[in-house]
Amino acid sequence: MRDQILYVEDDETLAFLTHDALSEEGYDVHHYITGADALTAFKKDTFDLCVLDVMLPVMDGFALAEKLRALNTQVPIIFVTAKSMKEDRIKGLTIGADDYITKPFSIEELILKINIFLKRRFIKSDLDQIVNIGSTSFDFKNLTLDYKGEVKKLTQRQGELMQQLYLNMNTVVSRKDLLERVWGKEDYFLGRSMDVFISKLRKHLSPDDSVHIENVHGVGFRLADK
Amino acid sequence: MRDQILYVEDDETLAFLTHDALSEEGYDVHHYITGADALTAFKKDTFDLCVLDVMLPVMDGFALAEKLRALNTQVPIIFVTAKSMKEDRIKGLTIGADDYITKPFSIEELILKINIFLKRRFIKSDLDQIVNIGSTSFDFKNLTLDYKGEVKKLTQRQGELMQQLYLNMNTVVSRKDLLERVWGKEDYFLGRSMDVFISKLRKHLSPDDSVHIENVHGVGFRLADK
DNA sequence: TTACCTGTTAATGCCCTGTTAACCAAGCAT
DNA sequence: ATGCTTGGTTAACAGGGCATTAACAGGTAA
Repeated sequence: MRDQILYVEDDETLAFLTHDALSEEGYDVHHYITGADALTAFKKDTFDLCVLDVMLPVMDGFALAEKLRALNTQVPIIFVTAKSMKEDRIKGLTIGADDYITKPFSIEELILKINIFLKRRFIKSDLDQIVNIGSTSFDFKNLTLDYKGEVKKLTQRQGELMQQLYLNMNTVVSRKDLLERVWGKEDYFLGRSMDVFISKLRKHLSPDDSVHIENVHGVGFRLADK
Repeated sequence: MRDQILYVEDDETLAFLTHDALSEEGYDVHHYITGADALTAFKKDTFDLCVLDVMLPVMDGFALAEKLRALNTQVPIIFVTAKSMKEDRIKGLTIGADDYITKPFSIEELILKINIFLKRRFIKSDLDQIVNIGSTSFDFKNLTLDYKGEVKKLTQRQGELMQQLYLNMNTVVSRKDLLERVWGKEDYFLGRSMDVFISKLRKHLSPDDSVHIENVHGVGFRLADK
């Protein structure tokens, strides 16, 4: 399986050259002109690394990166920027980007940077991601919920569903979005299946009355704390 | 234990400022003026990350990095360079440096870069040591397990698998990762083979009920103690 | 009321896992 | 060579976990 790279660049000439060179190098490059298109693709598929131009019309690279980070805190992001002012660089890094490269850049250099991150990718899996939901802590990597020392094990699916709800804490997520993100597609039976999972998660969370999963009739669910 | 940073810089004013800021940030900074001194220190102690100025008298940063890499292939190296020519940057990266920062840089930016690498580092220090897993001690140089004086000999593969589990103590490691790290590749039969090895390790660990290997269905295994 | 939508429990069956044992290849001694 | 030992792989089977599906009860909005 070749590494999947999300590449966002509005300069078509540059994009063509880069796309070509990276494909040559053995990557599957998915190029998008706008941040919106890239975001849609990112929600649908999974990528190993993102290369984002900062100067984009409508949604710039920074704004896009923030949205990508909200969906996935792990994927490495490399910014391409024409500006060399340090403010920009710092802004990029604090959002959670992992590196940047300034235009004009050599393809060779970009490839080196990409390789660095893909090579170290496995290391990242060591970061245990533990977050708080109400008074319960949720360890996504280990698939556990811990409420006052009482640890419950989640299954893979339960964990994924929980993560999607967590990523949209206190906001409604539509059934459609949940199904697409967790199951990859949508149909009647999967919808019923999801209801079963929601039921199981509620049961797991029930000891902690500072958090609950609400239903919004005809729309979807919301994980809410107080 | 604070992170140990090897910092090589011949400009004493800059070095003072940087040293100060990094100490403030919570790192133990070991500053050396020359590459030779730094190399001597590197051979003696262990560091979590290196920050090397490229322009040094006698042995420059690149030459130093090559020597450091020869001693340790893991430690992240960040170059500080006044040159902005791409040749330099590329040269640094190919030697095995992980990033670079160009002078003049903001301390803030350097700290961000350092944090990125330290956060994702793989703690594989003390590889030739005896470690404790529950009440059992595991010597992964001699491939032995010792529970209350009762010594068991492990085979090479058993030892490697155990080591991978140990390095991820109390966290789930996916079947895929285990296979790639221990067997180098992944297929159905190797997967079954691994199950056989897990079974053997469990048997070896069975006298010690303070430690056990858990399965996480459809995901992988976790070596857990209590 | 009617027509959905949701919550929950229980049954089904697939596929993942645990374990034992047979198999095979390599090294070594006889 | 022959047989023995050691250690990894493959086969086979038993058991269990878990997603799905079904079924039904209850809820919600026209």
